[in-house]
Amino acid sequence: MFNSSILLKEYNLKVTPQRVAIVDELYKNGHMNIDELYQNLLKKFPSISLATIYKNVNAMVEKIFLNEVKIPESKSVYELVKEEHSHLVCKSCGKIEDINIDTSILNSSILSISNFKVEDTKVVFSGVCSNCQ
Amino acid sequence: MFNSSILLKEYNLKVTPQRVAIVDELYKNGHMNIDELYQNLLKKFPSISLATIYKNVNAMVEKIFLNEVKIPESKSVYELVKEEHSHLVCKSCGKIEDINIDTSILNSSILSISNFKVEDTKVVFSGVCSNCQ
DNA sequence: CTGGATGCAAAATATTTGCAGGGGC
DNA sequence: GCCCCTGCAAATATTTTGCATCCAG
Repeated sequence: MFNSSILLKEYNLKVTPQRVAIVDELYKNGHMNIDELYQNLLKKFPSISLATIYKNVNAMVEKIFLNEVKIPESKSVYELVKEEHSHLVCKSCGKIEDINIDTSILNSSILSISNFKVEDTKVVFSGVCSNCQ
Repeated sequence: MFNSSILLKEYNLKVTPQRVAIVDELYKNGHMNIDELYQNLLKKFPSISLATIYKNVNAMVEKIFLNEVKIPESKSVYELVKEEHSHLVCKSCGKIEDINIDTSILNSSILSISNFKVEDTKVVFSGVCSNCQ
């Protein structure tokens, strides 16, 4: 079972209702941008401030507990950190899906060209999802 | 030989000294963010406006003649459009390099999982460049 | 000559910060 | 009770827009 309070504690963040709601929203929706988070939290906390969203999201990103995903031609979205994975972005409906593929096969191609030491690999595929086809 | 005026004409953009300079800077430096472009152009055009940079970069991106590259934990950079390629970002010195690797080998992995139709693939590797190692 | 480009200023957006009060632990 | 968190307001940063003038074609 997913428990956002425990998660927050593990990362040394005080458990507040606003933080729990942020984590729960992200758990439920997978990926959200700042404004989607704000709009959704407004329903539960009519007086929540955008500054609170920013402060918390930034704090969680710093604790490496949220991950920012930069989307081509669109706003960044945030997700809970899980195993490394890639993203599929549908150009038609905008939906973002996670996909687990092995990107390390690319590393050998890099080594054959450059002496660069790869630490992280971010892959975003844009195209058309099955629903929209 | 590289000729920025011809390039601009091909994309139906009037050839102005500011535009030529933007294209020349990007050709020379490979990747630049908005502020680097502005600072460099100020040397040639002390009264150039940031608005001019934005208007032109946006126009060139729309004509698909510049490409915006979103860099993890950093600002977007722009580059002249060339064959599809990936990017290496050095976490130490910040340098960004192009690298030509075949990313289509990933597509078969996607097909085996999802029915998503891939149209574009953006890959950014972060790590340590050979100089910084 | 004409329409689009430039530079400036202002507006619109996006993000961060300071601070007083409130609440988690 | 202490200190961090919240919400508000203000400050900053980023990007866009309107407009008068200028210049490429």
